Amino acid sequence: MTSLNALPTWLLSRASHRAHSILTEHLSLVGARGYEYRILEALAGTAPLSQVAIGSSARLDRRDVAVTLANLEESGLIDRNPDPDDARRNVVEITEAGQERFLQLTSIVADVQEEVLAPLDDEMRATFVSALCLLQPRG
Amino acid sequence: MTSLNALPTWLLSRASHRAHSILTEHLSLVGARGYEYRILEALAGTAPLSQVAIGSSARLDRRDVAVTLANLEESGLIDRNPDPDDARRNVVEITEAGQERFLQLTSIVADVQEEVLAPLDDEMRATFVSALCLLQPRG
DNA sequence: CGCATATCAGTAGGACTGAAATCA
DNA sequence: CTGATTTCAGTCGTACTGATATGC
Repeated sequence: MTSLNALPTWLLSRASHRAHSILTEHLSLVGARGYEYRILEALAGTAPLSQVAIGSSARLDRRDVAVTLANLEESGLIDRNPDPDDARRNVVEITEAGQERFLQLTSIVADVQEEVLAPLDDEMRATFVSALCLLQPRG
Repeated sequence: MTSLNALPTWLLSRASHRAHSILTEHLSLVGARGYEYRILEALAGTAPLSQVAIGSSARLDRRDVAVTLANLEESGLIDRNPDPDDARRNVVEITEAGQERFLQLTSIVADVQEEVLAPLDDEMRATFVSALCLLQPRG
């Protein structure tokens, strides 16, 4: 037992790491990764987006968007075509297979939420999530 | 606004990243890094430790302990000598300069706690920290 | 020209794995 | 031989920086 355990930033880092481990473990069972889920989530149920718009929605760096989209395209989960109105952009669209993949991952992610928060009762979960919202970056 | 913001694991990851950014920013102002603080914290105010013991106390991988200690030794913040009772081990000890460095970093880390938790009032901080304790890995 | 978009290559820090040498 | 300790080299995820080519 060290005084590290008295540091909120340390406890926060550890709790986040535990949650991330649980999440990536479950996602890896179906060969998915976090970036992929976030991009599919950004594309599902909306009009096609440019890569910059995807990055904004999924909070991903545009370079990471480009790399991840290449993988998703190869897997047939998204379609990517030049924007006829602006040749600099790509128009990115989720495919039917991508929609199914997104539903699968959504179910997994929901289960993970439950597993991560299992140690907390309902009241504590509510307060905890409220606190997290107050601790988000950029306001 | 995406539904990512409804996921506790996502909010947790973002909050942790914000805290980590604030911490590393402040530490980097004096040329320090997280691993160094954690190792100095493990060594301050205790008897000399082996590297395995440091890793256990600071929750660091043995290999990362070895690399970080090499840097700390070069900076004169720790002393490292073979254990006369067990030639496999090193006996690691914090130096006078290391103690001063630790006090400096401790002050910085304390300020960071305040900055990170600034959006929460006292009651919410208490509940938040309690929740984090329940969400730590391995029980 | 300035600005936006997409892509390539690389870096940083934290956590981790394999393999090896040393020695109890 | 088994097991513990230290060390080297490298991987993985997330997030980020620099530089470049292209087109508005």
